[in-house]
Amino acid sequence: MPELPEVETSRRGIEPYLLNKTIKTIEIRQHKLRWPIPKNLPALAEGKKIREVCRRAKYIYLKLDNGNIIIHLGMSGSLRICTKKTPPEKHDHIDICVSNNKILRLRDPRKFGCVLWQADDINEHKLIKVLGPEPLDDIFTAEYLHDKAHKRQCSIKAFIMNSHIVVGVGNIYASEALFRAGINPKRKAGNISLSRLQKLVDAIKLTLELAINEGGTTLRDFTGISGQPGYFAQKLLVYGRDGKECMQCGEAIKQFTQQARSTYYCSRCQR
DNA sequence: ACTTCGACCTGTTGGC
DNA sequence: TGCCAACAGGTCGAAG
Repeated sequence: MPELPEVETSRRGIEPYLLNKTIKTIEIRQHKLRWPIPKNLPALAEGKKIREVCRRAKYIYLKLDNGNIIIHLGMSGSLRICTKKTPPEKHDHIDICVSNNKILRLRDPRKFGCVLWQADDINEHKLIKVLGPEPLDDIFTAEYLHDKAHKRQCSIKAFIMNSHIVVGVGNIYASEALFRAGINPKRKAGNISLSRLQKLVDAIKLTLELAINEGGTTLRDFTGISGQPGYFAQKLLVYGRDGKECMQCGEAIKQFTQQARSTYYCSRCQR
């Protein structure tokens, strides 16, 4: 479900309710997510104060004095802030209850998400330390991408969706950014000039920033923490628009399958 | 070192 | 209306 803008929307939504609050209890109803929720998570985190609510890639983490609670939403995960009055539903797997009687509740029907613990420095976690740069960070540049893409045979779409290269670019925004940059998603990553990669870097940053400002993209079920949809879906240029007119040239948008994911593009505008 | 592909799950959608 | 296949916003880890 969520790409970087949706995760950032969730993070901003929960932050005001959690910052500087103390974790009172953690209720785990379903341990079996992508990785099991650690049995000792309540023992580690109860009584501790939430110092920061952060995001790295598509991970949200709550920074405590003794470590971090790491949350990933997978494909279908979502976070809500609620109270005891709202009974948990079928796929509400964990409640983190804090000192203002609010509850951070994770729902994840497909269970591709996870809730993990990392003591001390978050960057030492094995899932975090292998990640590439944040796309909105200044160190994510055309020169960086050009260097990494050298002699790479994979498609440019697979390349920008690879979290070792750059994080946060999922299936929607990969298609969107490649359209904005005028690059054919099938093109080999190692076969693109520095100046065209500059356009791509600019397009990735712009696309993600615009989507964050719209509260993310709601295609079917993404909502912010109080249930409101994201409005970026109305501004998608190619994703989900196969057969419809390209907004730039009028040609029909095409759809095909790449790495088992749907790609959308304009064969006239993207070379 | 790089690339591809299966696996993990449930819910929704579209065709017959 | 019902059934079933195909598909959905992620990404690790094994295999080639």
